Amino acid sequence: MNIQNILDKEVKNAVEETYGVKLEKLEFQPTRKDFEGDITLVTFAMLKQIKTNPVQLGQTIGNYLVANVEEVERFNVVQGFLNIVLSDPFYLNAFTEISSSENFGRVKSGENAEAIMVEYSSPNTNKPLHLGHIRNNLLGYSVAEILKASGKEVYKTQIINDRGIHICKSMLAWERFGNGETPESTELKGDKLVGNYYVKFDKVYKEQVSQLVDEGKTEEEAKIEAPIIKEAQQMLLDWEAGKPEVIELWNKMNQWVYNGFEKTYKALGVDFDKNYYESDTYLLGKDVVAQGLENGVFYKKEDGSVWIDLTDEGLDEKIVLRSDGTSVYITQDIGTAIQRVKDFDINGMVYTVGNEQDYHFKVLFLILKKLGFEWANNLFHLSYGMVDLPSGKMKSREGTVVDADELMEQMTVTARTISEELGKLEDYNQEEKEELYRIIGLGALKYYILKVDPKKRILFNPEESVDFQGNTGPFIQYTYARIQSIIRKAEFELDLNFEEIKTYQLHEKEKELIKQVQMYPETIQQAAENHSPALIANYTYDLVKAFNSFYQNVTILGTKDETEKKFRVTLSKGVGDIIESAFGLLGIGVPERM
RNA sequence: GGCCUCGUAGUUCAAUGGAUAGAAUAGUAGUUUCCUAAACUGUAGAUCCAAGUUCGAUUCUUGGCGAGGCUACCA
Repeated sequence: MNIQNILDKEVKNAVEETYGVKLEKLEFQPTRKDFEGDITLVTFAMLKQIKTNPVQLGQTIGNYLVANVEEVERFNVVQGFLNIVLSDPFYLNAFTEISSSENFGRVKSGENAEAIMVEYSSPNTNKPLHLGHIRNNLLGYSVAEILKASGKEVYKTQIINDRGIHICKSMLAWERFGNGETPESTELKGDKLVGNYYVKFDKVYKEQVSQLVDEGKTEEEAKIEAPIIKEAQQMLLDWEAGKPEVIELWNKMNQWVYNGFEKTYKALGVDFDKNYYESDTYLLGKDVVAQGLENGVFYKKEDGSVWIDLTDEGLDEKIVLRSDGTSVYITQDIGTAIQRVKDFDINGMVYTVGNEQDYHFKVLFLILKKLGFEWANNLFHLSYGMVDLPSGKMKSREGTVVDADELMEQMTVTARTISEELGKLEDYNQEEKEELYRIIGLGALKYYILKVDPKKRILFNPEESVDFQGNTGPFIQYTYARIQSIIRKAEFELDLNFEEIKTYQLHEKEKELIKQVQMYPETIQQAAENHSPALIANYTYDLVKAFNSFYQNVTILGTKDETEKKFRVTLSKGVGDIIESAFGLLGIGVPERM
């Protein structure tokens, strides 16, 4: 039973004994820094049921707690706030338990744990990954890890958009202008090579359009009549018909792209339990629509197209099958969702997709509910804001995208520059140094992106790049490295037990630290509920701030008192462990030195 | 037009109905005979506007203003 539960119970007892009133729910919060106290009871809300003034009420409850709860040392009342001071032994005991527990804060998924699938990344195979994908990947990966840590069973997946007109454009341009180039012959990553031909297609297409306009066509006519677009459309038809040469080319170029993606994913540190391919799933969902048509969930229009009417829910009518009987985007999403539940026996899904598709997912979830799937109530669209540049939106055709690989490389270079200036690692060999620069550079980038609430759009300025000082990844990594340095120097067993420290007098900074440490488990649960890595990032920052203040104000290894030394080193280690664990949830590594 | 997000220090982010709105950065003033100064300690600076609900509103409601997105038989 934790302290808040004890207080909750005792406050209710106090009120019932004194005023004869039964309270339902109490509101506790951490005491603000400017007041003395550890935990605060907000008493305003009780005044509706109890006829007295807030100060009187606070005094009464406070006195009762001091008399009846061992852990409560003293209290003070400010307006409607009862600030409760907890005793040192309470904190010492709590910390002893924490320091001896394995994987503190994380909950193991039990047998009846909820199983969730998290979808993220989901790229097109006609161009390389960019900054927008980085946000998507980091969010998806981190939310998956957080859900795991909160006690759920989690599967990570992506759906690869490997078919469609966009792929044909790259294929056609390569066939036409490629001269047999390959990733090997050009020493380009496969996704970059294919992306180049996508750009090439667009260039030629634009030339053809403007030529047709010169010849007197309207812009719209020209866009439809340009020979190269017609060829691309023909290629798509050939692909759907299974024409061998087209399929072969498609396989070859997609494989190039996958090899390229794999490198990017590896560098970024994300992974997947299973990949779904649109070429396998794009026909799924039609049977479901047929069934739904019988059940009256959908209806057919005169031209044969199938629709669902969502106007009662405040949405529009939405098409689910074309008049020629082929599926649309949402049809395959319906099918894929059902397929996944079959494949993995999951009871929920998280879709990491940009907020431009808010409407799509609203509709998708509603349709699945109407079709009567129980798990449809447990679907979540992890919707995030776009990453914009100072010049506006990133556009691959205009060459304003920030390439994922290049960005990661840049971050590593910046980390190297800073590290070399500081010159603390002369005894590291080249390989160790490079590994460290990568950890720091990526740490800066990942933290920069994840600390922001997913819903908000991010303005990314490549000129100013990402900070390495202040509220940043490297700041937290640096603190971790400091702690490791202390532990290396301590050279004794950190097997703390309560008996040897129970009369220890806590320094104010130590108490602050323990309070912060105690909040970790709850932070994980909150982050999981809200699907928000930002909560983990901000928590970690607060923890680290508290540690640095402690570190600067209190001597750890320099103290003569052995108990004191042991306690402080153990406390430092506890903080270090949480940093490592929390950063693990964000997909960020921590260095032994830096 | 309709619908959905978002408007907080110069800038980048916090605060999910609670106390005097927190940080970082940029500015400014300091701290290395001492455990890693990528740190620490001061200082100055902000809730888009207007009504409403509430003991209490950055947070909830309504109406403006501003930014972005969606509104395809594309995905």
